[in-house]
Amino acid sequence: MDCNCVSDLLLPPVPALWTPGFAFPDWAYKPESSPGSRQIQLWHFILELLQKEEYQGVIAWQGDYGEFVIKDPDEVARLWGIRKCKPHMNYDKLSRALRYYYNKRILHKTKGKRFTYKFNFSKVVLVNYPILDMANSPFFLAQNHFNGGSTAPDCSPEAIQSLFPRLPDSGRGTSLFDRGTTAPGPEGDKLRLDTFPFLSSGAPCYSKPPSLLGPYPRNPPFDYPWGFNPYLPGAFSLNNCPKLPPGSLYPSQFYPNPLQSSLSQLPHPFSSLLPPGEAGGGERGAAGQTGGTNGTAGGQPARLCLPTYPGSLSMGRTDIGNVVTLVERERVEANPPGSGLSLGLAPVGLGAGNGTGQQSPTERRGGVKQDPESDSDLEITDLSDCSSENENEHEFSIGKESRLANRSQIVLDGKKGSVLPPISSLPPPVSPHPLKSLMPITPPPPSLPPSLSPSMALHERHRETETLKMIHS
DNA sequence: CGCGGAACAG
DNA sequence: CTGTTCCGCG
Repeated sequence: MDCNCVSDLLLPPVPALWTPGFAFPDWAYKPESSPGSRQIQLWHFILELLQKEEYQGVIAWQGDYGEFVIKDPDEVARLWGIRKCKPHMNYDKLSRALRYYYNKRILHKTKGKRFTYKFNFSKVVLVNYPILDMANSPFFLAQNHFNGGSTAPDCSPEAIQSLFPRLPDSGRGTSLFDRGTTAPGPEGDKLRLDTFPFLSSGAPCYSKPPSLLGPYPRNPPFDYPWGFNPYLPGAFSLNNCPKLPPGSLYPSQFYPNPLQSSLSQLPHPFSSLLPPGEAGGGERGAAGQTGGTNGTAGGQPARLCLPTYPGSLSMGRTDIGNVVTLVERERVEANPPGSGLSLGLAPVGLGAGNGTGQQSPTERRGGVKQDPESDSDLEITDLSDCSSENENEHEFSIGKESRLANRSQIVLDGKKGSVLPPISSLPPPVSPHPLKSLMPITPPPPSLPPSLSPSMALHERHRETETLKMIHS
């Protein structure tokens, strides 16, 4: 009462965002742990400000993907103070809180740039929207293998969907999923990342993918934001990428990817996921869009491929959505016995495990301390453990206290077993200009590679389904 | 400015 | 736990 703070509802400054309707998923606040406290966390707050154009003057995306600069520290602090009813908040304090995120690896500081921080999306796995069907996708099935062959993953579309944030622009209203109606089921609520409105960096390119919404069997109508990729704003705009295999997660031009090689070499499933052309050294580029392809050997962009998925590339940017998964556990220590999977990737960001299973990418202030900040911190996120929040929280603590990561793990609907591939680790984007990538929504290449065909077919299938439904009704 | 320890609060 | 508040250090 002393504090006039409007606790959760509208604060003048942050209008729409704070409306009741717009809520971050439960997990985003504090799952079970702190009773009653559903206070928004600082990073959410930051994300939200970032999302609102109104605040572009005080904080905005800038620089690399996921990187933002606090243009007006005092103001941001003030806003935060208001939000938290901490009238004496100031940037020094706020920044302290931000620093704690370093350990949690949610954020890191962009050295050399004042007031500039960067979300550490290394733990964020982005998947193309198509993958929504991942539940049925071979990819996931394959995943299971990795996981030890557990049962079907429950990466339900809805779960995934729920990962999406509300679209900033278009919908202006409420969150994509006002869950509540759609009861996700018992566990459905678990981890959902609904925020990450990244793209706001100027890309008003959100729109709802109309047709795609419906198709997913398990759920109600969802919206999928697209273009929303922390790492690559707009990168997903499907534009191009004729060369990408259906299902690729990342447009090659953006990711010169280190993983690439790893992927292609992956033993099972993954390798097979790569389209023949790709795996062997595809030729991408014909059109030249080389954008930044680094000449990395083999050159293949890396893309984390998902199994082919219907409609993946063929649709317009709007069709694509991305799933963001935040995984806290860096790789589960143990790779599933039979699976080579976890593995292949492992080396990529870290120093190839020295030790049994787990080394911190950051190699905590000890020996080689690699700079966490560097974009090169490609850590691989191993999603192979999609457990729900509690359950095994074996965390790997990297560091002094293992309290680092615990909750931020966001999984797709949780149940163990369900998982995304260790795809992750978003490699550093090649393009320095996120915005650039946004704008050009190049029309799809006239001729689609054969690899797309399948997806098209599937796409068609969807239509068919829809049509049938209509007819039915 | 930025960092991280420490004590403390809710 | 997630900050908040202080503080000394570089």
